[in-house]
Amino acid sequence: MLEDEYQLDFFYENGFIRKQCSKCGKFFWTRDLDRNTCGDAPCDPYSFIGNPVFKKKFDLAEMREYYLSFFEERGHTRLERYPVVARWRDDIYLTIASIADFQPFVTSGQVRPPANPLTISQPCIRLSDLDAVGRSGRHLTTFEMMAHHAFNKKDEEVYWKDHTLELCDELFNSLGVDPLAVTYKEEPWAGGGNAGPCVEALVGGLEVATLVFMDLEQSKEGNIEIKGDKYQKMDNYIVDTGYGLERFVWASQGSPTIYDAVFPNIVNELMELAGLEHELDNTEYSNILAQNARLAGLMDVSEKANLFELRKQVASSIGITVDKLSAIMEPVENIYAITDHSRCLTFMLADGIIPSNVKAGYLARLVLRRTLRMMNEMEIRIPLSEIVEMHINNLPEYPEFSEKLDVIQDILEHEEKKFSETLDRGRRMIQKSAKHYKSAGEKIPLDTVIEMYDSHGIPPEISKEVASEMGVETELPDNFYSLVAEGHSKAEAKEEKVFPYAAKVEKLPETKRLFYDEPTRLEFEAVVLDIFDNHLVLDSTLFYPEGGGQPADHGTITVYDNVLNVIDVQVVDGVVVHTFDGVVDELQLRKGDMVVGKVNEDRRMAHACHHTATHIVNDAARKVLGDHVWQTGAQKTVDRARLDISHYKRITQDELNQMELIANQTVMDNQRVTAEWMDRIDAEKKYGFKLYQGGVPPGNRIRVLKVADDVEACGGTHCTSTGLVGPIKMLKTERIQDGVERIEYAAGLAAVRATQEMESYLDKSAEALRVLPEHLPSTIERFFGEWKEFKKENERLKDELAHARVAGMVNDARDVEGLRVIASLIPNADADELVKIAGELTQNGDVVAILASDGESVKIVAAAGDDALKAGANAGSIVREMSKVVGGGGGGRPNMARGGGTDSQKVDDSLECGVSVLRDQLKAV
RNA sequence: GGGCUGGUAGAUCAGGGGAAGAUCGCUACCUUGGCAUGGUAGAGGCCUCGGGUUCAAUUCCCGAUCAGUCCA
Repeated sequence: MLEDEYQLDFFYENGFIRKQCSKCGKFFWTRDLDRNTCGDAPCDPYSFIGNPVFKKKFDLAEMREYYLSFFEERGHTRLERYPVVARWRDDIYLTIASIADFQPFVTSGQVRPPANPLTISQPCIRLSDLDAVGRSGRHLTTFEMMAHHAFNKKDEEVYWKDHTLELCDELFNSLGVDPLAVTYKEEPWAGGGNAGPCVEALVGGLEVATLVFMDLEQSKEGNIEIKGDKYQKMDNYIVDTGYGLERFVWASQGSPTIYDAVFPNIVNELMELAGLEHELDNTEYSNILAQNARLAGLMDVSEKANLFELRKQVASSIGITVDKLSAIMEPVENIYAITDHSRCLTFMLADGIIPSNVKAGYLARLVLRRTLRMMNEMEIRIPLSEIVEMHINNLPEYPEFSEKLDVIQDILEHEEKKFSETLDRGRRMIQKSAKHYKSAGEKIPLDTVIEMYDSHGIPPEISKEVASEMGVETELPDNFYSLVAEGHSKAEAKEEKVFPYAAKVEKLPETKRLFYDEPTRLEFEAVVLDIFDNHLVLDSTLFYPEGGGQPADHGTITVYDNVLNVIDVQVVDGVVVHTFDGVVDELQLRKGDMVVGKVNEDRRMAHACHHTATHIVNDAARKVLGDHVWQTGAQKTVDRARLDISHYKRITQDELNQMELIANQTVMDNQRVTAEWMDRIDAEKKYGFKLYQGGVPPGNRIRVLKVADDVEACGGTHCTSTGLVGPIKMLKTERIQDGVERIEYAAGLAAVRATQEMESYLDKSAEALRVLPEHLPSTIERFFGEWKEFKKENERLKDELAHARVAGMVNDARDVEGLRVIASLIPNADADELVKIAGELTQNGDVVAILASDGESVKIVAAAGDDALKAGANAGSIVREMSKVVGGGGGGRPNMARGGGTDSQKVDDSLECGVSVLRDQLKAV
């Protein structure tokens, strides 16, 4: 980045000089002529601990309010915070910075900003430094990024670098910061496809603000290179600042850690619950924490080796042993982390994240389970929801939290139960495996521990703990988690479908879409703009291209007397491309031809019904299940539709019935369905992000569709009133992921057909049982009970029969080498009967039973009594040889074997073969 | 979106191509004045469902479904 970027009038006019840091070599601006270091860690250690840098102490609410009104007074519009789930983005799950609120459409210039300039305090969640939270004294998973933003255009500048620096400096002055203690470090910034010069504001060794001047965008043709990527100047350029609310509060208080500044009451309460003393008045104790935070500020403590290094340094600087220090620090660090994590969960759950095994929900579960583990370790035996409730009470600035308390409690309770079940299950598995390795005198191998974690969610520490309780060691290297990752096969790069005519389409104008203005018209005339193979582009069309979970329209396009079938319609960069079922030659269709298009009415109507029904069902789901319900996907076809929603439990049949009633009530209310093109920002203000249930459409203006109480941004075709949807029939629910339920239903004629189909199942079943459909449940129950009884009865009878037969058969035995051998055909017996008979026969130790039965296939059973076994008889090989004779196979144990074949003509041969095999066996001994 | 694991008695789980098992719980009886306990006997299984391979599938293969779990 060019040095010129930082040569600001502001610096020169306010007595700053540019210096190069003697430690890191970076350039910075300061008023202090004697300063040689940049002011950032690790070049400068924290100097504010025990020595606050502001003239007054602030808590979170006070600081936030001070900041926002400061900028409000200086011409900025105050904005309400955005959710911590970035629902308006499809590239990130969580809001990670204030500027994320305005990406991608405002920053790209496509959409005008909600206010300009503006100020906001945006709660953000970053889980990248999870391991450092609690240990470093400064890391948080959740923080508020206070910011002022100005969106400039080439000919329309609000303000740029000088004024930004001026505002920042003025803010510090108003807070009573010593002007000599402030440094502004030059630090080029890049991220998320944008880049620009940036200035970090440092006070007392702490980075409290980052002032980014975003004026570059990534581009292959760019002439500026940063970190290996090429960038070029943008027409619009943005002031993107970030002031860490929590860091301001910390700096104002000078407490040993950020946690003691931000939520001291909750830290104290948890300390008490864990039976710990947390006396920050005690100089020795608070010194340890302060020293730890100071030194931790200089390194990355998420790695185990670094943490150990930190412990060593802190211990030696204070003069105690590492062990003693660890014994003091570890519990405190856990309490800090629990406090932080539970605040993170408060934001996540209140903003509607449902814990799950995928996506943002997985992140919530990750944090949740970490917290539960640490609570368990600290023996804090209260429900997690109570800690979350403390946060909610502690954050009255967020009244929306207490409204959600009930649902949050329910979710947490549910999750806690699940986790403890997982752990119980895991303990049993490890105990079993430990037993196995104990008897073998081995350690539990790494593979097993990895599988425990990867497939069963058992943290390696717990595996180790449980195993050691049983006196078995565990193989557990430090790089455990990277070994887990290694085991995962490399993700195969999915091939993106590239539209082969993209280059040609690019040159064509956007197609006029007539179906929005005239939703009921199905015939139109249009002019051919281009044709490639079997694809056609017109100047305007009534054909709906696939999108928003609604499949493409089908139909015909007629030119002169030629009728062409449209089998697919897609939109590529605003250009609608119609696809025919075959290649079209020039004789049939040429550029400039006038054509008549006709949309298949049945298909379109079925789609429209299902699309409108989807909005109705979504609304019904929210009414029945709660406000946490969000659409996560939807798909419509001609005969049914499905809607995926976030919900933390399975939907019960009862709930589904209620939803069905509400949905049909909405239909019968027969309200008009309205669509209105609105300014994006106005729509967001009016309806909130609930608009984006079905995804985020691009552009400055969005189509806001109202179906009864449901309002969404939607580009699909719909019925003009809810009554036209017709009946809505719920078909089934499915849990496609943890925390995501899929509801399937049919609407209109499809619903009638689906109902008829269901009825036909009932009718056929009832007919088969010769009862009325309403008697089916009781009849089936009776039948099933009887069937079980008959089965048992049958079993008993076979036993008896076998017993009865045996008496006679023993008398018929022939003598083979001194053993009694019974070789006989028992007609119509199944394999089980033969086994029972053979079993009975061989109660006599000197008996060998060789039995066969014929039927559709030949069954063979041989068994040998104890004495016969000793004499060398082997039923297994007898059956094997016999089975070959009848064209099959068989086997078993020496005392009992079974087999069979297909050739029933040779049953007698087979029996003879069995006897002779036995004879050979006995002779061989 | 990708990967892994599992579904067997009321519960927890073994087993594994050739006669469905253990432990706890349940019922009855014995021991006791009664209970805990200890005996003895017994009930309780579409081995998740649908296909396929096989003489034979609870077991192997494919699919569905339910559940658990890791990662992006």
